[in-house]
Amino acid sequence: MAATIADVAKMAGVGVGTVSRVLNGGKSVNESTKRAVEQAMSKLNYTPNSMAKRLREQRSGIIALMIPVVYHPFFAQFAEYIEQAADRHKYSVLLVASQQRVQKESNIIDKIKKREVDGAIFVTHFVHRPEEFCGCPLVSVDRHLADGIPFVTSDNYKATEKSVEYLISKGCKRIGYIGSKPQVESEVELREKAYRDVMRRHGMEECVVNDAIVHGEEAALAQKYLKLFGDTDGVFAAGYSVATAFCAEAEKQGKTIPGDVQVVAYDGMFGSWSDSHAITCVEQPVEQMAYTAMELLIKKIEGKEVPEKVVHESKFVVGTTTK
Amino acid sequence: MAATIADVAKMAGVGVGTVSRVLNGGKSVNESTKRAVEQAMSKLNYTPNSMAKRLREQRSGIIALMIPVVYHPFFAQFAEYIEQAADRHKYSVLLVASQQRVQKESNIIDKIKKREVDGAIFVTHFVHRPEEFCGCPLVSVDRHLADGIPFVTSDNYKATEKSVEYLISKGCKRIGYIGSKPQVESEVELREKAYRDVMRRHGMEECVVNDAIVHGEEAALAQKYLKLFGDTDGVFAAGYSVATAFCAEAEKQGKTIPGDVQVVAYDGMFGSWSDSHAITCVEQPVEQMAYTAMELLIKKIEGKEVPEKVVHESKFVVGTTTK
DNA sequence: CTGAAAGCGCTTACAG
DNA sequence: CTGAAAGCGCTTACAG
Repeated sequence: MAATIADVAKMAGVGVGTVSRVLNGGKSVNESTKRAVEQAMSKLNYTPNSMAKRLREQRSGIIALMIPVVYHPFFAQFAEYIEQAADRHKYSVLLVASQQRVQKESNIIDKIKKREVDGAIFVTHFVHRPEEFCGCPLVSVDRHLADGIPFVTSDNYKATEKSVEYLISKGCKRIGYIGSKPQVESEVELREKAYRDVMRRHGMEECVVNDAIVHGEEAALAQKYLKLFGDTDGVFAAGYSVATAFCAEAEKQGKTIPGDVQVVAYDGMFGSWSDSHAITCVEQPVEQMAYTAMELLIKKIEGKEVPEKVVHESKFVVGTTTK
Repeated sequence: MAATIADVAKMAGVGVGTVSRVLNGGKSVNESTKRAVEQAMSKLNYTPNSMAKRLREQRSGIIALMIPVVYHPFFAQFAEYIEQAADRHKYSVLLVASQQRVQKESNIIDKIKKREVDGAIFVTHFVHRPEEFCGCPLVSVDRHLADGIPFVTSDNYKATEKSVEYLISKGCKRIGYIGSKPQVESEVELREKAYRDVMRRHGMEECVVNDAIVHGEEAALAQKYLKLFGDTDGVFAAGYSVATAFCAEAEKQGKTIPGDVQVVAYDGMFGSWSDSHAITCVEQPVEQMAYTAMELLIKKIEGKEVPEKVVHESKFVVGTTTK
């Protein structure tokens, strides 16, 4: 079996405490003892056992990342940055994809209670009873989950406002909104609100299709929109999947973009992920959001005070779907 | 602090061993004792501590998944399925994205030695010294890493052969190969070999651009190909990124697809991820590969015998980039 | 600087 | 069926 700290101690002729001390920095250890211990360690090919260390220190050094799915540009990118941020802070990340099953989301809370992970970052679309989270170190994205659980988000309202104003400045006379409505209270709702406010301000009719759909129903949503508002010459699509579906569906029906209809999307096509023509879009500050989420979580884990909400500014990127 | 098994035992008026027994199935425990224990557990809001359990049982219940990047269709999809497979087998998955840094790949081996994880699935492009892996439970994808480390792959040779033959059957007279050459021995090399064999068999010239590039250099690679072999009327693109880049670059240069040049890709566009026109492609059996990888790994962890190599058949999907 | 001991929270033979 | 004890492999006061 693998060598333990006791084996090392015996071979070096010292106590286990001393071995532990050289393991953890080697401060207040005599140079020659240190050398002897190190020699024994390498001779025995010793590797300290994390499970023991963690049990003793009462921390796992792992955080959980819960996302609905991995196979989605936003979540994949978010996961990528979370992993990097965690790495920088000496944490590992446990990946959980809920596949839209509420049960799996609750499992994470269990993992925290069982001390399998020290905390979790929650990107979720489900309703949970606030009591369920009872004091667990948690951070959320785009959503206020419960009191005491901070969340990070992008400037949904302002970015949408800007997008719609942009369509107007590009000559659109009739502008619609297509989105997949979140099933829970979420910052994402501000997108619709911003759109409606701009319409009102300009005395333009509000053309909204914003249904609560699940992944996979985007094409049907786009069809519904086109049936109702096929005459719009500008469209704000409130998310990646919906934007993709809308463009495909519109072109299928013989419309040209941006000739017949100009499109601005929240989330765009995430750069090189796709080969699509570049959609004019609001690019979420995914990297910053991830880094902040990680920092907030660590503060929560360490019992420090954190703000309830952090908003990061997104970027407006002009592509080829507007004139 | 959180209640421990000792607290429960005291409250229920039994020994900790008994509590442990009801925790683990409740077999050979008297019904009434069991009830008493369960009552105490719920009254104390008791949750067993995984770290202690694991230290005692000498298993972490976690496997690591190492991929170059998350933000890539193949890897994201693979991660998704690995997570599902792990879940089914009662394992959690630790996500590590190497970002092409060899150091981070080695870190995983450390984590195994430190018993932070029970094993790992390695999707990697780097060379490692075989000794480094010394007996660790490992499974690899598309690559023979070292003796005793099984790997899963798709039928690279056959699928490529079929693709190139398909181009020929569709009237292509001059067919090229564009790919990003793996920097290590890998099954992926069979793609080039298959292409060359078919060319030879048909007495056609071999037009190959297959350089060892890193992510991000695909466009330059495509440009190089077009400069050298702009006259080809058929192209086999040996991977997702390269195919994407080639199509974009070809269209930029005024070529039509499939009019001027027909394209078949290894990996296609991964269904709904992108809004691209459907590329004719070899679809890797990602789900099966992931499931098999997980099963092989579990067997390795349990010390069972496993095959050195498992090949899964891929699917040929006709899209709009061929006639 | 260093050793012996206690303890992190479990599980598992071992007796009874 | 059940309790007391040993032990998983560490770290951390506590003495010296």
